[in-house]
Amino acid sequence: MAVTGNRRKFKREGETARRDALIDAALQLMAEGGAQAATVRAIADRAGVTPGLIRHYFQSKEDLTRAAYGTLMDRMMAANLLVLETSPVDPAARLAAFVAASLCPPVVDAEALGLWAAFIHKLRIDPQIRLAHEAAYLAYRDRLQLLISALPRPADAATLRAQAIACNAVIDGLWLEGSALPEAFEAGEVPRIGLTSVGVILNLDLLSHLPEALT
Amino acid sequence: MAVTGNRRKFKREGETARRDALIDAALQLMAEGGAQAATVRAIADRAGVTPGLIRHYFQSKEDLTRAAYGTLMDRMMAANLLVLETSPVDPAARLAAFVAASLCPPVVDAEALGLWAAFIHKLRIDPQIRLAHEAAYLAYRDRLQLLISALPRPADAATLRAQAIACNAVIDGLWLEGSALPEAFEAGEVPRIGLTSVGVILNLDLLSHLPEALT
DNA sequence: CCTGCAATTATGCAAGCGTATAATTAAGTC
DNA sequence: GACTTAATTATACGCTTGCATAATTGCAGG
Repeated sequence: MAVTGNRRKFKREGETARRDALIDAALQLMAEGGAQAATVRAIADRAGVTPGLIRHYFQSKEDLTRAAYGTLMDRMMAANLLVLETSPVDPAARLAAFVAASLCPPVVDAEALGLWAAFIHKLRIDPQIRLAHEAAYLAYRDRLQLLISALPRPADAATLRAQAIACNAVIDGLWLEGSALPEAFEAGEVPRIGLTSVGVILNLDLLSHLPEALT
Repeated sequence: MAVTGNRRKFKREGETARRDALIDAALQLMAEGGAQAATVRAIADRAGVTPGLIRHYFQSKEDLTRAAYGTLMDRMMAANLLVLETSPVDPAARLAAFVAASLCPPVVDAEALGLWAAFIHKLRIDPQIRLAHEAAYLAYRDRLQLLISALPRPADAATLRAQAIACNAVIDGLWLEGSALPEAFEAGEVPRIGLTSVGVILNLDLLSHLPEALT
């Protein structure tokens, strides 16, 4: 009867549950304090396990980081799809809902921006992360282009592409600035300007489809 | 006659020269490998001095980081002013030159994006850095608004502000995407779409003022 | 020439990092 | 209930980090 009772009690979880918990913890920490805050010990602590377990489920910390980025992209994609599911059938209204959703919380959010920025410099270095980023970006742009092409008006492929890129840029830029400097804008100003700009680019009135939440 | 000849030779430099060299080194390293790459030892090494000297000129590493961010902002501001100095007098052409310059190298550049991203998460934490960022952002937007208001057409204050925000967003978004994924765009496509979009937002033709460098 | 001072280097330390490996223990199987 | 196996913890190692402090040395003024 050795008095080694100070050894930590634990419960066995499934592999996917533990992996998800670790990825979640890593993303939380990165969002809060940047990449440097997501240390092996901090991640394990937040996930409620001991550091060694990370190496049991991931080959290295870098491996965990990659997995976390993939999960982040998947979530953003899923959020986009969700908005479209619950949106109306009128093409212009659908587009307006999509744009507005991209320019309001929780998408526009300082933590989300911090999380995104924490991965940016890895893009140039890690090919896998770069591929994931490119795929996510193009997926978003393609979705936007699809919504645009559904509008009741003629459009050739070249201008369609250019318009999708332009609309995407406005949305990205507003997302960036709205997330980084929320107090530099009035309430509802960011989505309103976004809808107006996209509308002007597409020669179309989107403000009338503005969700009722914005005065 | 101790054989301590392996002690490093050095030259005394002025305070400003050494501070600049250290800041330069820090910015280079952050651009290349993110904030984590800019360690005290790496910075000193690149600046051609020993680590201890950093603490002689800066109270802490964080102090150096703050100074580096300030320098970065100053440089970007100076680059913007330079473009305007050598640009024509016609308001539309001036605006076009300004927009195009913001959407071509060396402004659009993966390293610049990495450097910028490295500071982003510090915005939420460090009030000084946050103030510097806000000042730089508003300075850029104000400059843009000034260029817009110089156009020969009527404009009230509210729409002027909204248009400046929108144009700024397009530029920021294109800068972001063009820097992160250069190969996702054709040659000259980013500045071309930028000029087109800003033109549409302002109801004005900017493409005709396109610098001759772009076909 | 030399003398003093500050700029610079050299050295060391405590803390935190990622990782490797061994010891434990929860939980399914017969 | 003994046995096995994989999940989990515990411990330790080597390395790097930022920082403090002491030892040097280039350089200017007498």
